[in-house]
Amino acid sequence: MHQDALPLYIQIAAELRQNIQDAVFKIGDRLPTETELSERFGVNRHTLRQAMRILRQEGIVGVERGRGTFVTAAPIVVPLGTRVRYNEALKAQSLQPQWEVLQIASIPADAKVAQQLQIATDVPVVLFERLSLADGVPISVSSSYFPSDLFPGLRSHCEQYHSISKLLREQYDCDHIRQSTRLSARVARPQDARHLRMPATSPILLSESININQTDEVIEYGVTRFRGDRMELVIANS
Amino acid sequence: MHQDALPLYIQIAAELRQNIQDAVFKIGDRLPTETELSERFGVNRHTLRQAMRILRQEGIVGVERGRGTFVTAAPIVVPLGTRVRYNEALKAQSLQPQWEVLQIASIPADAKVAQQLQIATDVPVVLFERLSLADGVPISVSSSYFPSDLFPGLRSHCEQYHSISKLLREQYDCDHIRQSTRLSARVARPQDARHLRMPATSPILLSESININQTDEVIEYGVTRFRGDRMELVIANS
DNA sequence: AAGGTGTAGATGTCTAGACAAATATTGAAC
DNA sequence: GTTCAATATTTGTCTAGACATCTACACCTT
Repeated sequence: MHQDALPLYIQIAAELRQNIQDAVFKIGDRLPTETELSERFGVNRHTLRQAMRILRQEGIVGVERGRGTFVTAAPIVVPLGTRVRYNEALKAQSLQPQWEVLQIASIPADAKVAQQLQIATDVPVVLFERLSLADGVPISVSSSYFPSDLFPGLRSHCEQYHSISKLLREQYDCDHIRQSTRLSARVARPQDARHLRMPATSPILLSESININQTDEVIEYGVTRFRGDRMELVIANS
Repeated sequence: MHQDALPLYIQIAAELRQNIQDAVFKIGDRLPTETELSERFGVNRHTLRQAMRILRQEGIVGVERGRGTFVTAAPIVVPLGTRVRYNEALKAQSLQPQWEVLQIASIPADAKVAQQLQIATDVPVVLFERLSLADGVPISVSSSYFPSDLFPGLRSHCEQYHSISKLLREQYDCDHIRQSTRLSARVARPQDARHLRMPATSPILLSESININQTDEVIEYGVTRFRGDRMELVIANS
């Protein structure tokens, strides 16, 4: 047996990946159909789909039912540090930031949220969930938890603003900075995949963050799920 | 049709995920076999495997051919900032850091490496590739590029040390800090999956970093692929 | 008690078919 | 030229079988 003979589906994925890296297929190009590719490689369509599954999980291609398989675009860069400003980062890359509100609710803090916000369990917090888009393309799903007593009337304000920073500054004279960020990678949950319009098992860059105000009070605990393939988070230390 | 009826394989994955979160299965437990589970859910074994594929990509379970499917362990936390010290982070969690050298070579810098190191293309650099382990478990594959002229004899030193920081300090009187880190998520490449002993399509936390010395010279360009499911990178700003 | 071997068990790969669901295309009617 | 319906195209889901490959275990021999 050859040294480390790989399964067919992995070899096919490697060849297609190389084709894309060599610009045989360019960003936006539609790849040949599954039927065409399985004939070209002389394999069963299921084996070819197994290979394509790898490439879509790598974020190299996007697959759309009924339409085809397309080579996907470069990642969006977001600097992380003490001041994380997504809207500014997007604008810096000529992208139009938008959000769609998914949910605004007043809920009692569960143990995890309470711990992160340094409040007692069951104290009311405002949960603000939203889908963030860049030029109409979904890039993240965020859940932010704010202590209700620090921000009276926050729920109604959330619907009128499109920037957390601006809202807090204008309505509560509150500036905030990032105290900490925890990052890991996961496979997307089904509901996130739906919101982010990505395959059910794509990689998610999971960020848990703590923001504090000028007097070092924890004012926001945030959980953001980025399309792991479309985003690049940068930590520039100075 | 029911609102958002999900495919069977996604429903099954959700149920198993919930079982694990509810500690029906605990870390280290072996799950029932594929055959048992497919019978329990009344589906084809391939459909069940599709569900299991999701869970393994989420890092919730690890699958081992011939042995079974096991519930996996908690992530390893590594702080990012100006001083990234993996060995210290592992020791802080009572884990024994080790590495296995994969490759040490003197190579001409390609365009990307040259750009990152701020040297001319084709200038010789030392490439040092290694697999990092914690208590014998692989956690990352790293490629570090060092300008050869700054570190004469680096290749032979690499084989004698098990800490980059210690090597640079003791052999070259060089202290270094992290200038920047870029993070994104990918699906593992086949060779990384092999080294990291993880499934071929697991999520990788990809880190590209620049380290500088006391006089702000770029001394290392590093590309590290972490097991995205086993790691949690934390940015604590101060 | 230790080592070797064969078998059983468990996952992995590949093939194949059928049908569903989403989108694209085409042609007819206005 | 536009609209709409029908059809074709393309990917998604589920089923099914066969065989490969790896590990665990039981049993036999020394």
